[in-house]
Amino acid sequence: MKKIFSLVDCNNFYVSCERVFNPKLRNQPVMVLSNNDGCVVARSNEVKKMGVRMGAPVFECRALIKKHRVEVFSSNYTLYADMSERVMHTLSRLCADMEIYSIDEAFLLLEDRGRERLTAHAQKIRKMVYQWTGIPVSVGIGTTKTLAKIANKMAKRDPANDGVFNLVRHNRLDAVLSSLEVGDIWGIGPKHAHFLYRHRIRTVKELCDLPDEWLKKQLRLPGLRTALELRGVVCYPLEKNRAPKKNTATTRSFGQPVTQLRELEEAVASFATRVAEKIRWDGQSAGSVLVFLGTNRFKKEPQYFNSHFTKFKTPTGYTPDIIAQTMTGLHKIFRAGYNYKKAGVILGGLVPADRYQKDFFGETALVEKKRAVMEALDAINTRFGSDTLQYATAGFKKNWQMRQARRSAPFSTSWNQTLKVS
DNA sequence: TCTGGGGTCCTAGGACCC
DNA sequence: TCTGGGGTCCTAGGACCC
Repeated sequence: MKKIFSLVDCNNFYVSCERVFNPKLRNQPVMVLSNNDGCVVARSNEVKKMGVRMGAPVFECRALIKKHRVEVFSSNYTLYADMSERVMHTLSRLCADMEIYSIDEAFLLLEDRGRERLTAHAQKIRKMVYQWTGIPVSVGIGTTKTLAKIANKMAKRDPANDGVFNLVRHNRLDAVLSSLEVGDIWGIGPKHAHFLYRHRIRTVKELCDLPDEWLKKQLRLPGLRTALELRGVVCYPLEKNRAPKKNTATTRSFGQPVTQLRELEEAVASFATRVAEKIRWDGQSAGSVLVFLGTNRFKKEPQYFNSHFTKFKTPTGYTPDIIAQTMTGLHKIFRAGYNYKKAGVILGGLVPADRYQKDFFGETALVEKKRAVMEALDAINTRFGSDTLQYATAGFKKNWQMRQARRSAPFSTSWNQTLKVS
């Protein structure tokens, strides 16, 4: 039996998460901000209607926020990750062939039992997810991932669609593709959209009908694949088991500009600590580390950006080793006299922690010892809260820390903050 | 005053080798 | 005047995604 792609996408995900635990927010305009309370990263439908762009800087929307009494939240990733897990778990119960695509999206492979039954099945999925998690989702159905993505957009576009849109054997597929602009679909970003407009190619239908050679030459392989998928040729199969990550990063903008090396050391050491925790959590060790810093590119002041890359002799997940390398790198790239706004640590060359190459000098015993130390550290920080034990380099004052003025409580993940019902 | 963070893939070009 | 050719590996940069 033919397999059909569906894309389940949570509606305004971060906003919906906030609403689950604060029902007063329903039907109210709500927005969620990026780290550092800098940009708008999630908007309720009410806020979208006001014309607030995704990624808009908050200071540009101050007037609108005040005028419409928009409820504004700092992002609460612990909450969103937990809610995501619940949604994904629900979906996994409803369909075995599933690919978690992002924090708020999953592709499901459905059996083609006819157009009507597919639509009905999607409605069932939608209702179940809402019932079990409180998160509203939309479902798009198509013969490829790209078409399922488009269908999902259509599902959200018109409330009359009731959250589901099915492009399989749709009798006006061409009309749908003609109604969408090239820049609106998966795989065509701003650069390619602009290029296509310059060549008088405006709609998705026009893109779909371009010759393969032209597509390959102008938009390279990814562009050609997008067009093929629009014609129903599967180029992106379902990937049930996602490949392990190749890089993991912890990077931040600072709440206020940082000028002192000492403060940068603290910040970067704490990023290194965090990113090391992440890879250990994923069961990986790092082969290399990159540390970078930079000034505020929006300001008219002296600009500086630099990075430093080093390889480890043996892949490691040992925090002190990782901190030591980032400190060495930081000292090499630091220049006095700049207002630093951003820094980060990126671990690369990730390999499974249990399968590293033994080197010639019999360091295996040492590697094992380091691993045991990290296990104990992680256990304590998991049990008693992160940073119960932390490295002194990471500092305790943290003037550089990001702003998060409007963060909601971690309702679902912390017992002492669980919502009280009386 | 105030502008996020974390990823992937593809390609061109250089280094190096035979 | 003529000044190989092809393979592999690595990296940087650009494009895309949420």
